[in-house]
Amino acid sequence: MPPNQPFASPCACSRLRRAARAITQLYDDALTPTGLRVTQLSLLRTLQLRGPLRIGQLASANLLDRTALSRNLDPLAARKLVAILRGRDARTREVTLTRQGAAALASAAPLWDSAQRDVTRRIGRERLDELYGVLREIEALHPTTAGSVA
Amino acid sequence: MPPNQPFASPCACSRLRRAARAITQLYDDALTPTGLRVTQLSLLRTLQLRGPLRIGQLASANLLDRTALSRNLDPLAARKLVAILRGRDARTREVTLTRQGAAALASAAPLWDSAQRDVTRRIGRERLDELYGVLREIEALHPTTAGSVA
DNA sequence: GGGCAATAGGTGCATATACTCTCAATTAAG
DNA sequence: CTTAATTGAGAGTATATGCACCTATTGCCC
Repeated sequence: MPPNQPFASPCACSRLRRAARAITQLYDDALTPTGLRVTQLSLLRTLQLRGPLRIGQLASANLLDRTALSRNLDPLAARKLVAILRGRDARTREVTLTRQGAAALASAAPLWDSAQRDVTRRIGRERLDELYGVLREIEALHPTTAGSVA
Repeated sequence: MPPNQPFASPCACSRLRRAARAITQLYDDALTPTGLRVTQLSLLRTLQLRGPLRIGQLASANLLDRTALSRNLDPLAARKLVAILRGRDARTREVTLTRQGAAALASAAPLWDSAQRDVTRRIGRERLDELYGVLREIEALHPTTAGSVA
């Protein structure tokens, strides 16, 4: 059976989701040896660059639902790549990158880089930059983000 | 607390996923009255345009993993918006849009259209068309698709 | 200080997504 | 025709994602 041509959906959302699925596999494949998924890598990286963050902050930094993020941390916490501690304000939890988390990041970095370079090479840096621009505008459509992203 | 600026990740994958999350909410919000999600709408639409398809065909038409698609059909089958029947080849299952499925599509159409027009207006048709072009190339990065999309 | 609104998170539930393993049916080899 | 390889799909498991609802703190106001 000849593989179906992907459906040329006119729906901006379906198109984005589809592309996201496709590229996710490329990155996840590359990251396989580390046992990290690109989603997880992204969270670790946010923590590395921004330092300890509260659940809500880490969520909003990634435009992720708070509760979704919370659960995304589970496998990372189980592997002790992050630690989740109570903040001074007892309502809050501080998420910190552990030493092991930093190590995992370090070993994943070249693999991520390889995937990223692959994509850059195949799509072209300029088109990719244009893409980022449009994606930023699309992120601004997010109900929660609507006011906070100029 | 001032909401965090979304993390300016250099990762093409994270960026795409993030934008996909954002735009999904816009569409899902619009579709709320129908009880359909944009993911589901997309599948119904594929069936409407292409007629009955086997599981694998419907999956590849949407660049979706076969088993993932299979489960995505569950809520649609439960609501009897699609019917899943054995094909002549007893290994296969044919997924068909039911009358109720077509009706659901019809009532969702104006809501989808509203969301789509909103996005088109805010992003601009040209930029959106460019976006689609890049997304097509990104889909071509998909391991499974690699060979089948020129 | 007591009461209440606002805030930070968690839980239950439902869907979305993909991998591995397994089974059944068909087809190709001989 | 029998057997082996191929193909289509389901099941188990794990992660990803978001909503509605609930709990615990904190601040604020009187």
